[in-house]
Amino acid sequence: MTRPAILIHGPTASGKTELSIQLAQDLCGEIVNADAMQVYRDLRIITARPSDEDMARAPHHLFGVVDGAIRYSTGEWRHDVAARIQDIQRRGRVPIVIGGTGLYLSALTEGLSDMPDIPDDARGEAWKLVDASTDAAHDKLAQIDPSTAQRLKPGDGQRIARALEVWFATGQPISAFQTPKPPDLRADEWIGVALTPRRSDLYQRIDARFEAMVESGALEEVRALYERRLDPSLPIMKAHGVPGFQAYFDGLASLETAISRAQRDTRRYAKRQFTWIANQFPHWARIPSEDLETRVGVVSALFAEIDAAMMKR
RNA sequence: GGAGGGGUGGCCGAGUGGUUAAAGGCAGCAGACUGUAAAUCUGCCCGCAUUGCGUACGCUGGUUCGAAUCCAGCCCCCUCCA
Repeated sequence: MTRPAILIHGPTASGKTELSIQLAQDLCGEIVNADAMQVYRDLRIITARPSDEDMARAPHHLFGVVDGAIRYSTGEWRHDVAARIQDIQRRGRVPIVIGGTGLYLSALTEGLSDMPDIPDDARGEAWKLVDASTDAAHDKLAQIDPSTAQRLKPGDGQRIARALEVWFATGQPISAFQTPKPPDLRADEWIGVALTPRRSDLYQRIDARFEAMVESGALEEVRALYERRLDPSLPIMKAHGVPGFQAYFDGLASLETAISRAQRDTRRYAKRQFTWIANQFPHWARIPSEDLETRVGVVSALFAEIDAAMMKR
């Protein structure tokens, strides 16, 4: 008997972890991570990954399972998460996919095109062009893939590099690969819920939380990562707090500066998450309340409805 | 009391006669988003309105075709010497 999946999105520091555990306990669920940074082993504190005590309260998947030296990606996550969901459902339990990475959740619900693997030299070649001049790289892209070039802003180095690396790796434009792909989740077998707390409250919580992270060892955690001397272009090196602390370790910034930078980055990130929810997940249920009981109640009710519908089939 | 320095848009901070509603940053708002996504990028950000108008650089006057920028007086702040 397959149970529906619960997908939960919410800005950072909105209380997703606690909610997921409560739901898992109430609904015989298992929690699956949909956060691009919480997959990395190296950073626990600074990514607000569930603690050992949290993880002991319910089964958790895809948290802290990837080494920081790995360039994990949306595609890999999509692949991994599909396998986890299947496995959880096969055991008759409820997958609770929760995290703040909107793109991950979208990949799951809307599908993600199959893309070729990109060898390092193709990536390097693409970035060499972009680093030299994003405008020139954009012009180059316009020649090989006009439709993609038109879609992309000339300043958007990252996406231009992405399109170019596919070209260098395969000799084909990225648009040739970006064909619709059926999602891993059937449209009628999941519910989507978004946490939408008041922004001003959230911002305050973000600032306070980062201070608390520093007090519980964020500095030491990031220093250990810093000492690995990993490639700075690796995703993990972009986690909020890492760039600032590195500057601090290098003597280029004060600790105060590093902290406010991390808080600022996190606030701006939360803002983008709100935008994602508002425009990419227009049909997801919204829960403005910050009360745990209320949240659990709303999700449980939505879940019960679709669970019953699936039961009938 | 004496000698200097300074008062710029929510904040910080450029700007020293016109091309300045005034660089840049911060804060804020809005948006985009198919493998770096806690990333990357775009727009708005004095008010009102359709390329326009109004009001703006401590205050009050003055010089000038024209001033945030020059002059005078006044108010306030900072540093140093008494």
